[in-house]
Amino acid sequence: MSKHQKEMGVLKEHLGKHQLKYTRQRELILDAFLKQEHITAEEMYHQLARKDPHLGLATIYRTLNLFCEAGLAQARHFGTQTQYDNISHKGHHDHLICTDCGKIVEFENCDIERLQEEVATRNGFTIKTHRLELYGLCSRCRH
Amino acid sequence: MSKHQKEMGVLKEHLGKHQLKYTRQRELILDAFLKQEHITAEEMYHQLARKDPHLGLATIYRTLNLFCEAGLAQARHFGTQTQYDNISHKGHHDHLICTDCGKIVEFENCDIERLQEEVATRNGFTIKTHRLELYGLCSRCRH
DNA sequence: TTGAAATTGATAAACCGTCTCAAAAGGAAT
DNA sequence: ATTCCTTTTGAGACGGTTTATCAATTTCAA
Ligand SMILES: [Mn+2]
Ligand SMILES: [Mn+2]
Ligand SMILES: [Zn+2]
Ligand SMILES: [Zn+2]
Repeated sequence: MSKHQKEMGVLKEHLGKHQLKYTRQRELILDAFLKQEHITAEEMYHQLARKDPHLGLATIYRTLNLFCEAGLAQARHFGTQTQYDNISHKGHHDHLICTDCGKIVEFENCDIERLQEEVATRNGFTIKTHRLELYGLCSRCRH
Repeated sequence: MSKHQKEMGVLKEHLGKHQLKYTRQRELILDAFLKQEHITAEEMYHQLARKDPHLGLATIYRTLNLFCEAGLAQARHFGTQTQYDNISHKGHHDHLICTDCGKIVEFENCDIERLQEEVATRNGFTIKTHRLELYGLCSRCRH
């Protein structure tokens, strides 16, 4: 029995609903993905090269995008490459990013979210999504 | 006497400090840039093609990046292309973006900024910059 | 006016992610 | 287990955006 029973269930349900198939590659990528908070396709490509040297980069991109559609992942554009954020066991959140060491801290702040809604309403907008990223130095890198 | 006396002064001061030269192209691009709130390099390339058909796209990218260094512009990554934001006559601000028609509304909210600082402090971070973008539908597009 | 240094324009290259397509694999029905 | 249709895969081509290269041109201080 796998460690990631619940998430595998979510994926299989999505696959079933869309006439998609459960493959060895998808299982492999899901396992690797659920071990991280954020990961890029390239990072995963290198990690998995040990387990399966023939796994293609395109397959990793395709599969991570599939996870986004299944609600397990969310694509974030922090730096130059897309980070796939493991949201399987957590709700909406935003990020603090250290520009020196790359450390990423997740946070949630209801007050900020509420004020965002106020701003939107005042301007006649209905918010669908948002991105809030705070860039700076973490405590280690400040010294 | 040009319409953009102040901004031209800012640019010339930056050029002076860095042993850079004041060229016809830089003047042309500055004038076009200051007429917009946000513009992409490609858009400016097409606009200026009338005034100077030989102006190269690389020069536009180089010059807009120069404006960023001089503090006149700020690069923003809303969609697929980089938007250069004219910040010469305004301070920091964030954006509401309509995902349907592309309309962009600028806003400032001190309360949000203060809460961001609180979040950062609580996590040991010192913020240098941030990005806050609210995506949704404007009043026209909601109907 | 001269000449060293910066700039320009054309285009190649880098970068990241998606598309293409023939071969392989999944899986439902038999 | 076999069949057979559909989906998936891997390799590499491709596309859009931005930067790098480099010879020719321009700037500007002496
Ligand atoms: Mn996250
Ligand atoms: Mn703006
Ligand atoms: Zn750090
Ligand atoms: Zn709109």
